[in-house]
Amino acid sequence: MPDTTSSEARERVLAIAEKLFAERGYAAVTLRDIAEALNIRQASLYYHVPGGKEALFVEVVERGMARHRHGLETAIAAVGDDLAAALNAAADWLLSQPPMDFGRMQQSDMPAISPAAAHRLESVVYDSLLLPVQQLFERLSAAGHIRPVRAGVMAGAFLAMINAIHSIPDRYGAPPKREMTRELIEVLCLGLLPR
Amino acid sequence: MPDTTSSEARERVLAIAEKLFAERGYAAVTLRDIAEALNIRQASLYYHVPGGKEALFVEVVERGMARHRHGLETAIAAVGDDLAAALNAAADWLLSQPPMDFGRMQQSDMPAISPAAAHRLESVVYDSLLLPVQQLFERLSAAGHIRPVRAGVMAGAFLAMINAIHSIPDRYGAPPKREMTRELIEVLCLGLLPR
DNA sequence: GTCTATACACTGATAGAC
DNA sequence: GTCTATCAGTGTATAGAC
Repeated sequence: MPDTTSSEARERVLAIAEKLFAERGYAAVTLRDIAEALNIRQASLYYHVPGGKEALFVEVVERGMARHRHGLETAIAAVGDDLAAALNAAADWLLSQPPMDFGRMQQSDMPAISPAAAHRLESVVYDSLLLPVQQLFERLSAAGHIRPVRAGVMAGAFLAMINAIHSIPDRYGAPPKREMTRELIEVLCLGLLPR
Repeated sequence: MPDTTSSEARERVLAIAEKLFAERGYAAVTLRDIAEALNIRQASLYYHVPGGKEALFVEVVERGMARHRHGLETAIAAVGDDLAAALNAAADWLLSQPPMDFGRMQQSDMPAISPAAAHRLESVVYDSLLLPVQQLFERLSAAGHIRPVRAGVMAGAFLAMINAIHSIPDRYGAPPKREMTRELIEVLCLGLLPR
């Protein structure tokens, strides 16, 4: 089998790398961190990912974004023209995945990788995360179900809010994150009612 | 004068360091980056900041947070019990400052510094950024001007939204950020009206 | 597939000249 | 106040044994 074959061990590498990169960002995660989490040596990573750290980062972000795009689109499409239901479905999907902080990615991670890779990832992130939510707002706005608003701004704000909640460290006694998102989405939907 | 005297040159160091740390985060900024922006050599930084990189980071975050606390509290106190006015004043203040991404700080920067420093900064960030906004929601909620909501959640969501807008790269033709915040705040306030 | 060993660049930090 | 010089530690990456 060629290098890029998806073996069992390779999947573990990608999964751990995605988790660590998502949590701490590109610069703050070293290949030794990833290897340590896998209980192997740093050099061994190059068997699975010959391209090195940057290629690994690009691959896991692209994988994660493809997953998010599919997850968000199906979650939103599963419900009808009900904004609250769609946003809650989207939030539930996002909470089920490793937190992808696209704000930090644009501010911190992209400048740390090669411009070519950054440019590719930027559009992938936009298409996968922002677009599905933005199109939801556009659709409901055009149908008159919500007031006319800048759909891109609303989508970005929604994703930032959900990500903020997702990033809260789980503390004993803290309210469940799904309850927090429900409450926020309720406020948003009431604020977007026509008239 | 002792080492900690605030000389002219020292202020420049702190200002540049705050800007770079705020933009890219602790791990992604090197002392050589800061020195280069000041047109001096990396070793020269140690004259102004004998404590090194971590001490520099702690100091600029504490300075920035003290500024934010004062700025947010006065901005909010300047207007009365009008939620929209208070949030717009808070947003205008935040937009006038270098973006302080407290989500990234907690996720990425804090794990990269010593636990002792991280612990100190955590409470400073909470007291300076979240608390002033949270207390605004609590006050208006208790007065019956808005529906009862989790004030901490609303405050975190508000700050995350504003930060997301603040972090958008300035592109030609893009709508002004203040207009975006106005629109978002309007949605929030309508969604929080009693009944 | 994973290891050891190692090359090489970068980073934070110190010492001392000017 | 800033410089040069230098060091130890760390990070990515490669070569080759097993």
